[in-house]
Amino acid sequence: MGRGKIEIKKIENTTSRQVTYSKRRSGILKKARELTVLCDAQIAIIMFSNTNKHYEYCSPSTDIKGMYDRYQQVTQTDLWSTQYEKMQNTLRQLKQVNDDLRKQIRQRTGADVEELDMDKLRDLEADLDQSLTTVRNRKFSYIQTQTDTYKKKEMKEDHPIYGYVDNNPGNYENTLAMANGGAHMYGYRVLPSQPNLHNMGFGMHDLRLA
Amino acid sequence: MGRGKIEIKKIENTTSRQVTYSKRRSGILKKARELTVLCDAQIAIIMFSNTNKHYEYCSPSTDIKGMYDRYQQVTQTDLWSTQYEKMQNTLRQLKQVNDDLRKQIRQRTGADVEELDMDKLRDLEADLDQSLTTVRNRKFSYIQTQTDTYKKKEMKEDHPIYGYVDNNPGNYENTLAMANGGAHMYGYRVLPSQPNLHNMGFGMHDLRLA
DNA sequence: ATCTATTAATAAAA
DNA sequence: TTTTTATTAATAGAT
Repeated sequence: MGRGKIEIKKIENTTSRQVTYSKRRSGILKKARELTVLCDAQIAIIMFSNTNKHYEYCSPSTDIKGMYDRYQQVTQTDLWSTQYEKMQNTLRQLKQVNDDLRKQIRQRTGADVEELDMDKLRDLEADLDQSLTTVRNRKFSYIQTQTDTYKKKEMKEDHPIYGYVDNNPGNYENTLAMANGGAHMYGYRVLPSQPNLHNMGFGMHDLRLA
Repeated sequence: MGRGKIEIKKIENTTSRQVTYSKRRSGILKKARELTVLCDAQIAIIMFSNTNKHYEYCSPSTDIKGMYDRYQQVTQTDLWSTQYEKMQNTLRQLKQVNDDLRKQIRQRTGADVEELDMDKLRDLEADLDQSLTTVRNRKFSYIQTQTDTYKKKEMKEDHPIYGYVDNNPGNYENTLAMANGGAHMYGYRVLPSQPNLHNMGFGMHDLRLA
């Protein structure tokens, strides 16, 4: 709206930048005044020019501080309510994950297997079979090692791979990752040659012989 | 700028008020964004509709709180500096008044009279003459009264007209009034029949005879 | 600051 | 709320 259209980007010429600032500033303040009256609204505007001068507008019957206080108030309640919703969602998710995990455990012990269809049953069977094999192999290799010769002291400690536990109670990312993965857990295969953390769910049996 | 011109007064129809609010609100926010970019300014806007919903705009690289803090800072500085300037002006004024008064006293005692031109000297002479007359009259009437007959107790107290002193130490208005009047003090005449406060400057002599 | 050709905002209606 | 469109308002560039 002028003798020509202008791009909305910083006006490099200092003089015309200041002229434009002055014109448009009063334009905005006028619009604010009009909106205040037309729609019975309250508006506070704070402006700093790039030369650090400041201008302000505030509807009658209040002031900048009043508006800011009010803003803070509603903002805080907004923040709190979204925070609250987030917490509720997280809680709901975690409960769901928990339930899924419990059911998985029950099924691995042979309970609730009536709910599974043939594919699931087959998968479960293969899983359990594989697990059994892994355990047996471990038992066997342990016996071998023990029988071979006298052991060094350090071999009496848990093997790191089997002893690892995530002791960080605040590991939120992991928990959410589990939550997201919960529905697809049957898709995981436990590879015998790479025992991993998925085994944690099955009781942490002491694999060592007496 | 619409199908017709409108008066800037509250839109009574709720629906069209809300439509207008919505349109003009986005209009203002757009203008603010444009001004931010075009002139490298920083703008914060807080709006509350009459239905208590709030909207805000803030230039990038800051936030409402930042803008408010900055606003507070410059505002306080402004307040403080105007306050400081006011105090300095008052001080300057009071010092000037003080100097004027001291000079007046000196001149009334005959010192510094070299600085006065003929008009001033004539005025001063008339003043002093009148004062002398007043004092003599008072002395005379006092003797008369004393001689006439025995006095009542209360006649031994200072006469109110000559004894009045403004004991209000916080009388700022008066001080400033004196400041404003300082330059014109030679314009005052002390009327013999109405001795007044201007006489205060000449030493508060005890007018009573021994 | 003032003037206008031009663009932008928007009132009313849908 | 959003779109459309006739009109008014804002303003870019010049003075």
